[in-house]
Amino acid sequence: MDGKIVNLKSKIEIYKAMTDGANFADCPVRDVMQGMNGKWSPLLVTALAEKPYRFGELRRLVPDISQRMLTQTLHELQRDGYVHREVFPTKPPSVEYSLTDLGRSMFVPLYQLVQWAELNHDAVREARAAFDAAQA
Amino acid sequence: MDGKIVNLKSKIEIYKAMTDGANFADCPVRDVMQGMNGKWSPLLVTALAEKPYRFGELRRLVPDISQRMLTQTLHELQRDGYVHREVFPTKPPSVEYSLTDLGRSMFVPLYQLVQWAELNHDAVREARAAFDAAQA
DNA sequence: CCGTATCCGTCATGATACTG
DNA sequence: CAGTATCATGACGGATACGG
Repeated sequence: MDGKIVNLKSKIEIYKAMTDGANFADCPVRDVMQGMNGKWSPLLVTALAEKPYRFGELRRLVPDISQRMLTQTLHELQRDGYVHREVFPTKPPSVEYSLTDLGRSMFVPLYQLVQWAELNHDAVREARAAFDAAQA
Repeated sequence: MDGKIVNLKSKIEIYKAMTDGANFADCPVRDVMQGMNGKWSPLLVTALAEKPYRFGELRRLVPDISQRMLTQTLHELQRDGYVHREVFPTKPPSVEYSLTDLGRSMFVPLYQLVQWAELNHDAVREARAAFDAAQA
């Protein structure tokens, strides 16, 4: 299915990484994962990976996001250090959003996952159809 | 920050992949992405990437998941074709969950993302602290 | 143009109790 | 052991209106 093999040791290591922390509940890895997990975050990061965009441009680029969620998601991405926000004192003011180095770094594995989804969404949809058919 | 470079053309291509579909709202790529995006899905897939587990074993392995969410998340992962569920007719019955080929394939890029989170969660937490400090 | 504030409905999640 | 059913709640997300 895929040529790459992840050896057993790595798998155990990475599972442990998702369960470390003061207590199980606040594992830093899962905490950080949540920040790139929202409904709009992956899409906006992917858009900004191409080039910087202004607020209104993003709004037009992603027509089915509400202004509220665009503001909020960009704010969260900025807080996590993935996105840089720069205000230009024009009249009326314009605001440009761009990926930081950290954001570009995070986009590398995110990109891999999106690419997997693009290549395999047919298989997933078929699996869903088969599963739903078996229920009936 | 990271040696790997994703060229511009690929970025544009992959953004388009996230916006294709009959209409913008039901893009198959984002649809599939949602299925691996939940609060518990990445953790369970990572656990099962190590080896198959029974229901009760997963429950003990992930102490802060409720029985309801464990059932539901495994059900969704099974429906999407990532997880295989096998019932053994013992008394009382035992049920084993394991990754399918599709699930193992999906774990490859997921693993990359988790690994990134492990390596960079300090940077993210520092970014959050700096952002929150700047607010005050 | 770029937000913020408010209201409100829906969905995700958890606690608890019960079953084959 | 491996679930299902039911209920409660808080987070998420959209629509609308207003402000700098």
